[in-house]
Amino acid sequence: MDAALNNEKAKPLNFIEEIIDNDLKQGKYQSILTRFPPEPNGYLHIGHASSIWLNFGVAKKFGGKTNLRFDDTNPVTEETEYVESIKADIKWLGYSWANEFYASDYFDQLYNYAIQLISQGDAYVDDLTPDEIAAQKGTPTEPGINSPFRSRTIDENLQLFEAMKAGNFQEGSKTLRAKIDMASVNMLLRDPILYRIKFAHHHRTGDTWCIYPMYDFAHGQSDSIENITHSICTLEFIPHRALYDWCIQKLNIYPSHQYEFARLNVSYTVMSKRKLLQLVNEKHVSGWDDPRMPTISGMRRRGYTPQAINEFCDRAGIAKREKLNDISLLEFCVREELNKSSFRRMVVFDPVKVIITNFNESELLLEGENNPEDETSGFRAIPFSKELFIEREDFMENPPKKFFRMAIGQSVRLKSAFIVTCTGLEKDVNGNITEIHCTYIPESKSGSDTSGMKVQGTLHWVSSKHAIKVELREYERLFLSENLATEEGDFKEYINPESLKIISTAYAEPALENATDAQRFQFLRKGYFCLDKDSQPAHLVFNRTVTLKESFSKEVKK
RNA sequence: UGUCUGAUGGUGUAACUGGCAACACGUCUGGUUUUGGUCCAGAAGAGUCCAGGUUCGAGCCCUGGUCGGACAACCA
Repeated sequence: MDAALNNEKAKPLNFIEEIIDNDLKQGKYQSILTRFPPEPNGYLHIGHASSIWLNFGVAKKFGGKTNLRFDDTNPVTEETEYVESIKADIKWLGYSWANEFYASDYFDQLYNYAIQLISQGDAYVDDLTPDEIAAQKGTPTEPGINSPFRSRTIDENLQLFEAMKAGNFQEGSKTLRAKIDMASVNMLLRDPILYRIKFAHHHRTGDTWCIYPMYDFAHGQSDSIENITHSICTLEFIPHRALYDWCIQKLNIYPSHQYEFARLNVSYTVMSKRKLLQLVNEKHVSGWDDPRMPTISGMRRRGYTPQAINEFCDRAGIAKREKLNDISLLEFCVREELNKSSFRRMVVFDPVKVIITNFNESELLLEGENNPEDETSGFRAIPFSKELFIEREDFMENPPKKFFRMAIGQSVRLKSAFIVTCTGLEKDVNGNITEIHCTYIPESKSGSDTSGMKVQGTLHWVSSKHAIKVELREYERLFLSENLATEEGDFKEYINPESLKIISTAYAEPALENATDAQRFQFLRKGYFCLDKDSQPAHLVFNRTVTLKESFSKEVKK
């Protein structure tokens, strides 16, 4: 951590940090306050992690604070379940907020702001229907036209707005609109709707209100009420900034400022909450926390660590241009961490029997280091016996040139055990290999090898009678297209049909029996795995977080 | 025919604010290795969207284009 901080000092500031740095140096602020403003209508994903990393990270870096504020102005899509998951995810990522607020905390204040605007002649109640408003809005190249209700008197507007609040009108029959400019080149300034009628139960305010403020009438004011200094959001809000500033200026309240950065995208996946919800609802995945999902909860279940995710956000960086981050950077970040921290274990995915013909003891207990990258990690016992399993793909009858694995007449090292020489094999009537015969070199025992032999390959293995059966779930990318944004048609057409491969019975060394879900493992030569929540004491299930880097398969493809 | 916004190796970020384009991922070589992992050493790969201009000097400034994205939800 300290090293990371030192690195950060040397690192150039991103453009947001530069703005803040300047504001602080010029004395514009004594300290800064940011906010992370999720809408509780879905689960957080890796894109949110980037925003969290930025908002919380930048505040911490400059000695400021960050509020968590739920943007809950639309009761029909928002739920408490989402509030809870969002809070859990932020905490899990390692951040803590100075205050927990809700836009709905400010409904009274916002209502008063609306009254103020009406009183100033800056807002009016409109009777137009949604269709009519849309029709009069104009287009980006054509100006809109004024509503016939635009010139109502202040008193009439005040009365009508109060009646709206009292529930005297039907949903959709009236709105409160800002009186700005129907000819503005910025569509958002063409008398935007400030309040609409919704007879919906709100997750926090219940049925107290039947009118709810729109985003544009809630966000900037909420920032202002909290004295947020730097309100950081994504690029699509750039046109909203004019309205954000207009509200603050007309209301003459604390001037928070909005800054925009490009949202994070990752190749081979989707990031929109709408699409993720669709994947969940249509059962393309098992839920929001399906390990293939780019959600924080999905990644957590898959075995990603908060450190790896934050590291990824840090390396991906922040800019104003739209971008597509390579998923291989994310994978690099997990491997980097897991390589240093995870215990090594041996698991045979697709077994073939190996008989050590010259081993006649019942068993031998060997020692294997838990993690060669960490000297303090200790050792675990590994039983060795006459009958072993190795990976079927680690043996070839007619091996090609650079096959450093088992083949007749060839010697290989069994990891943490002995060097063995393959002497022959047996097949069934169909020609399938049923048994491989080897002799072992007793003097070649790991750690005390006096054999003087040199071998090219080392294999993982497991003693058949000691092995425990486990279920493995191997995940591939959820989509076949690198960039879904540029694809034609329904994004679901690009779902990878083989994104989940289940190996219902794999054979693991007994040390894995007491695995806990807090642990991460490297299954030797296979990848990083973690215990899944579907595990039962007698039926352990492991999720593959990511494979190891593999250069041999590339070699084969040549 | 609009407004806003952006454009630097395959990808993502830099470039001390005008001084011969750097870092990371990825790719490829070679070495070490009881994981074809890690680690170590090295290489290839952009001349900065285009055309002009200012300047001794431009990725950074100016002008004009080109291309991409956003903008017409009672969503956020």
